[in-house]
Amino acid sequence: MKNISSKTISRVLLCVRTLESLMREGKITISSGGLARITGLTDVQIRKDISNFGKVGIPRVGYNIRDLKTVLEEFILRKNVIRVILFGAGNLGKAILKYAGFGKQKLKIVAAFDRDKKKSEKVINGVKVYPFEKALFLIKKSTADIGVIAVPQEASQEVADLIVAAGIKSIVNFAPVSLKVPKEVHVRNIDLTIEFLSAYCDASV
Amino acid sequence: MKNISSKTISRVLLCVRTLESLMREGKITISSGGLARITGLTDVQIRKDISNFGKVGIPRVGYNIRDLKTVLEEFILRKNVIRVILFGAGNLGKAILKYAGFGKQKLKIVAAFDRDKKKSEKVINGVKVYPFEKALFLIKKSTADIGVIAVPQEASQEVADLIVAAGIKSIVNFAPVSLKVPKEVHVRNIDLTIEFLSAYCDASV
DNA sequence: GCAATATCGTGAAATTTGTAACGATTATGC
DNA sequence: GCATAATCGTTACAAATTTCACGATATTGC
Repeated sequence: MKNISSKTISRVLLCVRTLESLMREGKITISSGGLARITGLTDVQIRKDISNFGKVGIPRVGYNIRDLKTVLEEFILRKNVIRVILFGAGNLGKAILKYAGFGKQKLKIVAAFDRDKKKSEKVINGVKVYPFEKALFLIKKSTADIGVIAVPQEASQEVADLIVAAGIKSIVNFAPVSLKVPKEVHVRNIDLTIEFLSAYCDASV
Repeated sequence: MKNISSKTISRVLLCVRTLESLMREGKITISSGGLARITGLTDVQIRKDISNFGKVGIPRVGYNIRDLKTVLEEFILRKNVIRVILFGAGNLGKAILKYAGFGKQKLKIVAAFDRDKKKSEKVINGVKVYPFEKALFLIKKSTADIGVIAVPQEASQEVADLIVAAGIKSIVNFAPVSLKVPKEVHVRNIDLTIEFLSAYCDASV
């Protein structure tokens, strides 16, 4: 199989989300142009992205929504369930725990950790929050796919080291810090300040 | 001035964040290579990004941290304070309101709105939460730069319409929905599900 | 003061990403 | 059944982005 670029992956995931929504509306088929209008992508881009995964479309008709969703998900997400470990049960951590999309879908938060004893030992939205000290032991057993860092920045590198030590290869980092990790570990940074400022700058160009 | 690309803007903002951190450490100068090692970017990329804004560096020395930060901020963020309006004071909204980076820095949340009467009329982290009905009136007066959507997806389009009606040109949208807005309005989408899945997919390629 | 060296700034080459054009294919209407 | 129209998949092209290579310049050590 070809190398799928990170940009293609984001676009395809956006299409999958849109396909799910169309299914809920009871639609059966959709054209690349229709998907383009909803998502804001272009029709050519959508067809090209999809062509990475085979020939699923029917000329003059478009794509069968259910089939397309299946094909895209099978190629991109090779697991049925992606297991997430969360560090930090403060405001952001809670927001992630309660986020509507999770649970129902592909992502499953298998455990959360917090240094604050008052926050740990609770259960939030069906997920148990453990004290920080138990983290390494528990996550080694749990074989998680993604580690999420939602702790204050002072603690972020320490948590990253712990995630790396547990053998997890994928990190989502909300702390405004450039983490040091081995190069085989992939970090996706979401710094809200940068996101907000980017949004403002992009608009004013 | 040249057109600064969205990618350049993100990288420059990352550099600004790093420069602030270096200033706190008491450092005076930094080379492009040094910044590269911290941020994960390449040295050439950093020099090229900076070259958009003039010649600030000193050969054999590097950049004066304070000067570089000033230059980058002046060119990218032309306002001293960027005013943010927040919709939704649920978990995510609260996380944004209490996020450490805000307030101290360039971003100022000037008002928040929530449909739930129990949440509105409170003050969170110095920001008053108003009932939803007052939104259009208040935000037209307030001349905000960015509108943030942190409401459930059912309400997201309605909120987007309201932000557009208030004349705000820049939206950050956390709802997993493709918003319909006029083309002069810029939307930055942060769908946590897509971000998490992307992180997983990127790592497994 | 001069050679050696680190670092910047930048034009050119290489790579990646996106766009346009168009033949191939399938449903529709007559 | 055949012309028409809509849509896919793909190849060739264009634009954007990144990387490379190297001249210019400032500091350091002798």
